[in-house]
Amino acid sequence: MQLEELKSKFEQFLRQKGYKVTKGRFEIIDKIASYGPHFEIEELVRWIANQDRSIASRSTVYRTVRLLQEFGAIREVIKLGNRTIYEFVAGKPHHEHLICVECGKIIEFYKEEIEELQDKVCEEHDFTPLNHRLEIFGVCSECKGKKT
Amino acid sequence: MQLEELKSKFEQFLRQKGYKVTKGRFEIIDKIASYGPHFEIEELVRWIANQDRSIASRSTVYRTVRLLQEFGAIREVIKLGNRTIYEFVAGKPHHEHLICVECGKIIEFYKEEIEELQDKVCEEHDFTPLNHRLEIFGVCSECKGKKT
DNA sequence: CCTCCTATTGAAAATGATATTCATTTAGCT
DNA sequence: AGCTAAATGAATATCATTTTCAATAGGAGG
Repeated sequence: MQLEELKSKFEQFLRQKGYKVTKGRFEIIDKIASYGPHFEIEELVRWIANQDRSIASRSTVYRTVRLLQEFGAIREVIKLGNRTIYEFVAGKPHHEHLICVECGKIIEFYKEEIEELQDKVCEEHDFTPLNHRLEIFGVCSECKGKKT
Repeated sequence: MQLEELKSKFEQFLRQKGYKVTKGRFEIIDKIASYGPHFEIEELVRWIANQDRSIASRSTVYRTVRLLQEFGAIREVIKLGNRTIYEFVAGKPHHEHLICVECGKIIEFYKEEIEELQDKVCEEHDFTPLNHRLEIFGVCSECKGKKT
């Protein structure tokens, strides 16, 4: 199972960094994995609390999400207003997002040519890219239908 | 002068929306225009206060920036942590941003082909794009030099 | 020019996400 | 088992942004 592999890689990461391998951290990973690909921390905290009050405090969830970002298993997808939506990457390949402003649905896509053009732009500016984010806001097919 | 034109368009906008044409709003536009293309609101508030204590309160600056966003003269460029960087668009054509993670410099670029590919992706997903944002984080040429 | 109504303003307080503090607990080494 | 540093939980702090509310000022009609 992919999740187990991720967890064992995360364990290696923790040891290598001199961090401790705690039960709580792995419980949070399980919860995130079963929650779904996209989440907000506050939402996640509430969801975890509803399911099992003994898992982790709000602070620990925040701290663990930061740790998982450092590890690379979680990425920030969008910031809208004061909301931050994260995604559980878990080795998923790089991709960009279409975001429906009506229903909030997030559609993932990947376009090799866009990536190449970005590299070209960076070269032209003698800029060394580390990471990037392309977000397209609009209306998804379902919501278009609804708007009679 | 372009700025005067913008202000007169903004005045039209205000009247059309039934908003009031106040001195404060135009003073804020002047300040933003002379501040530079990219700014954070808190930074701007401090800067305005330093220059002329009588211009506008923090609340009014926030409110006016929102109004100018609605009008289209200001756009949100990036959200990093809890910071939001805006840009004074003022009729400037659409473009994307390279952001240096070392010095914070923002470089603007435009690549027609990337825009076209985005439209293509949207079509493929039957998604109607409203707006988009491409941010590339990395190290600019100057900062690369410094890192001996 | 005056009056009235409503939008705007300023200051302070509220909000909401996230970070931090600090005392207590626990992982992991010896 | 015992020690030490890191992790945890709860409460508190922080910081940008929004809201509230009382005072003020546009601007339409007279």
